[in-house]
Amino acid sequence: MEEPGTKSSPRDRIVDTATALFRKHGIRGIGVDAIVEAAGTNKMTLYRHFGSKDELVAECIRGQAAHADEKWAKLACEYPNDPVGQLGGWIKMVANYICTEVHGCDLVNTAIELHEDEHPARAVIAEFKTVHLRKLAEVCRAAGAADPELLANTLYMLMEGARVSRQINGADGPSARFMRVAEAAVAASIAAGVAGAAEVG
Amino acid sequence: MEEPGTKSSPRDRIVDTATALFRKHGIRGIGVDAIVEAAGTNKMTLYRHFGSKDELVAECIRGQAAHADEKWAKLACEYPNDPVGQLGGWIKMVANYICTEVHGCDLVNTAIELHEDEHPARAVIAEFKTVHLRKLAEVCRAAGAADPELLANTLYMLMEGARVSRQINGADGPSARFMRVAEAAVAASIAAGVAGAAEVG
DNA sequence: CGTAAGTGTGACTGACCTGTAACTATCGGG
DNA sequence: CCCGATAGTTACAGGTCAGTCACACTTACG
Repeated sequence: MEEPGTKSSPRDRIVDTATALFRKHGIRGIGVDAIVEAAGTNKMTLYRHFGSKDELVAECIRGQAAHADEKWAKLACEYPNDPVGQLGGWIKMVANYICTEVHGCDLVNTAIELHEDEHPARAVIAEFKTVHLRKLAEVCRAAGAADPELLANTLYMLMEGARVSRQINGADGPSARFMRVAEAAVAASIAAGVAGAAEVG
Repeated sequence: MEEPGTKSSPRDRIVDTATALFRKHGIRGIGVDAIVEAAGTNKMTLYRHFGSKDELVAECIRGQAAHADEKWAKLACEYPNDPVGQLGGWIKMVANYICTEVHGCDLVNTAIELHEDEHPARAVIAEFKTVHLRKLAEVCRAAGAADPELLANTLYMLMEGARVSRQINGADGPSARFMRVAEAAVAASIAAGVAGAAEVG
């Protein structure tokens, strides 16, 4: 409807600004007044586009999830028909997140901060994380892991643990070993899978 | 100064009540008015004992950390001179936490919710988690792990990841496999340690 | 009895919060 | 040139927040 690049719409500015401010101060740590002021707009525009602050939060989360989906799709393109390479790429991507996004996963942080069960953002978060885990398991299966679901669960726990630990124990904490541990888990599972297949075959 | 059991002091009631309410609603989700009302006391008593809400938060965290230290000490008593047994006990303890404390680790949740770097609770949390990790590494070393620090970091990431995942992916998510994965990691590391020692010896 | 420490009470401040209302300004398409 | 949609302005409602104050009460101890 509008050329992007010339001048972003108030709606987009609100979402982008809110995402950044929520990340920095937490959901409850920033008010809508501060958001609209930083976005260079006003409160009425915010409430016309999003019915409530909670809906704005959900929209921000949706944007983050979409961005993560893109990253995942790019990974599949980079390693076509190479699930083992995809697993390695995923590990590298997560390791990169740990180094650059020091504050952890926004979806996890939001889920932990929001204690209301009926919050619209919760469903978005749960859906995304479930799909992420399923995709990971599929890649593990394609890579020939002995127990693909077990490997996916292991990698998932390591990822979440590393990103949480990065915030508390710092860069030199356990998260520094994430890549090494994850790669070892993948190698062991694939080796066992090959051995198992050989036994059968 | 006062017999415990007859009637708890207002101070203790405030800490216990605040801990429970913070857990249920989050730090920013509950006000001091609600805390003192639930504790059967008043705001002035709270502010006479703790200079601010932030200090009360830090005191609650200190209490939780002390409780966790007790659990750890009990573990050492249950498996005297048996570091391998202690590792198994630790895994079982964490697995039990995952099942019973569905909302995750209060220290982690608080650290994620509090975005102010200078918050008095942050130092308490970082200190406790660092000590926990060091203790874990010492037990791994005593148990004869090939790379004790690596094993400790692995177990730590699995623990944090499992407890976070429990909140988002539910009981049937990756956290259901925590015990199995953790025990396998311990077994593999100890086996490699024994093999390495045999090579040397 | 006297005193002192700890505790309870309710009113209060000033700031901040989400959300609404009424009105005005801009701008593109018919 | 007007219409309708989008956006901006100002003001405010109705709450909640942390934190303070003066004052009264209970309890224990000498």
